[in-house]
Amino acid sequence: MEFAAASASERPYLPPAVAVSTVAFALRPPSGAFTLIGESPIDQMADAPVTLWIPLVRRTREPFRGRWALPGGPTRWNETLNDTALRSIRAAALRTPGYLEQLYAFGSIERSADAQRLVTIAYWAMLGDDDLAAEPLADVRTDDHHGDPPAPPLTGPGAVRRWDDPDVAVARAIASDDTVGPPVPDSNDANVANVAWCSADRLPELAFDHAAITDYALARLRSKTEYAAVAHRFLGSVFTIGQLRAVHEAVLGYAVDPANFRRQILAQGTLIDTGERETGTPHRPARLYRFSNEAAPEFPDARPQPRRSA
Amino acid sequence: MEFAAASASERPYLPPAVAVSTVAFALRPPSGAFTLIGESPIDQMADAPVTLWIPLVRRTREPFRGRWALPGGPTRWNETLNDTALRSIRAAALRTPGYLEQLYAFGSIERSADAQRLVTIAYWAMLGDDDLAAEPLADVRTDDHHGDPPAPPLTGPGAVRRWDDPDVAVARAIASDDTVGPPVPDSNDANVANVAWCSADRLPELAFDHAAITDYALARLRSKTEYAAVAHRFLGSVFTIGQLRAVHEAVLGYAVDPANFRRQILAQGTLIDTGERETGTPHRPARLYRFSNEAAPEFPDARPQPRRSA
DNA sequence: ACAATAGTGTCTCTAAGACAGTATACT
DNA sequence: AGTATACTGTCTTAGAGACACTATTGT
Repeated sequence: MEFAAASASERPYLPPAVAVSTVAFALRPPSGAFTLIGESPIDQMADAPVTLWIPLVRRTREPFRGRWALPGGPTRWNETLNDTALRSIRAAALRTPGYLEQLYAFGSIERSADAQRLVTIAYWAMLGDDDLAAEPLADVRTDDHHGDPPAPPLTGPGAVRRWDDPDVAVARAIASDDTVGPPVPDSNDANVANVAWCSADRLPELAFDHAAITDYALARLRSKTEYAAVAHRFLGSVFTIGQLRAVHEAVLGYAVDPANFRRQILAQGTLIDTGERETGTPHRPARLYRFSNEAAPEFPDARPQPRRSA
Repeated sequence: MEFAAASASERPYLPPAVAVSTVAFALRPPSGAFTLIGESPIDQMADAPVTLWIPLVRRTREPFRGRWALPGGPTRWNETLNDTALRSIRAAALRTPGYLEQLYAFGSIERSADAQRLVTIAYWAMLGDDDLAAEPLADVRTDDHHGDPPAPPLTGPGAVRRWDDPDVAVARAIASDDTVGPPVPDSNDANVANVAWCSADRLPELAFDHAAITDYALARLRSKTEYAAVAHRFLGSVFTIGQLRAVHEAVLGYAVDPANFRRQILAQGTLIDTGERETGTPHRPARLYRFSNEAAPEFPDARPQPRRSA
């Protein structure tokens, strides 16, 4: 909007702003986080069922001011899109996700009410249990002092070098689709929490088309073909098959047979038996497994071999 | 680059330019089109095997000048991303694709050699046999005179209203990742064909990272889970099961059993028997089918019902 | 002993693939 | 008659799901 005025004749189209919106799933809100049930914010943490939670950010600027929105914001000039998504999630959740994947690029003209055109790249991410248990990133301004951050899986993520704005503090997390431009100082309600965790089933009314983005992210997460390889990222580095099954059930929304699940998950050969067992359970202790980084032996799209029975 | 100079202090990041690249698949080049085999352009049309073809555009500007590239270009201010993809394909292929789907958004910083940051949204499309047989769109400057264009399937495509530049002529088709800015007049080699159709197996060296984009598009097309529902778009409105099988074989790259293919494709219930038959074949004439727009009765991601044996 | 989950064995049914066999057009 | 493809039937096998059963912990 506030580019040095370029008349329509010499510049028939303004370049659209590029922003990122993120849907960061976790199996539970981080301890101490502000949670939101339905429309009314409640700070209850107990009896959380096994469902998916996502962090939301309250908008502090005019289009949809006060509404909840997905974390996000405009891309910086020296950031990849992945970097922007990572930074947005860190600012909102104060944690680094263990998995990040691009969803879709939304570029309809109707999305921007104003003259400023907006193209939004949506991402979805997974925050694992050990991600959530890690030290909150509060008051972090640079990336360096976080000794050995788990390398995000996609393209070069270490490129987040230096943050010039204190936008990682909770009260300043950016809601996506924020207008591009110099950051204006937030209003004086800075002590009101503007990040809340919400169950993915019972979201409040979101700003922009963020409800559609969330639905799309959920559908993608549930599309069984892919998530079997990443579901373990909701858990720590070692886990039992029962825990892994609970993840699948939470994502799918229904119960699966323990015996068949065990067979199938072991048949893909991606789990490694650590030899150790659970302790302190009120029942038979389960084996602990680790996920293998090895590529699956069978290439999924390989041509089926003729069977040529003997 | 040529924005009215904004110092880094008052504008810490320039908004990246948004462009679109398209991979438009067809089973054969349109009749009379310029074709390219390997590195050397040959105008041969005969004995084209059943493979996938895509249109390429020769770059006329400096980064990678003279190289072949995917059709595309920057988004206009009043265009959706789909519109841009559609317009780019029309300009290169002079036909309207029957299917269009977004692939991925590429936004690495390394992609732009220059100071101008570039975010590219990749699309893939399918040009059906009747699309190719339609009148070429040559010399079209507006959209109106094309009486009843087949409504593209995704979000509102009729929004392509008026084209201000004569960029739909063959010699002026825009290669993607072209620098944003006022269009400079093309050099005087305007009579050299700068659109060529190429077999997807034997592409020349492409500009930018377009080879990776093409690979990704091919992988997506082949990912069996999805393409069964759209493969028929390579054909006309009525077709035989043998033709449909040939499409599947071309996409998959290997032969499938005719008997089993017939059973499986009929079992999904999406084909409607027109009651008519092929004529003039040197063998038994096949039934003609039409594709049903109905949603498949079984929702693919539906929860498996417990079998509850009687 | 009881509760609760881990883990094994096995049956059934479906769907994919291999392939033989029949049908119907044109030359 | 010969050939080429359309179409039908049937056998085999791998995998998914249902479910009974054993194993091992804590209370």
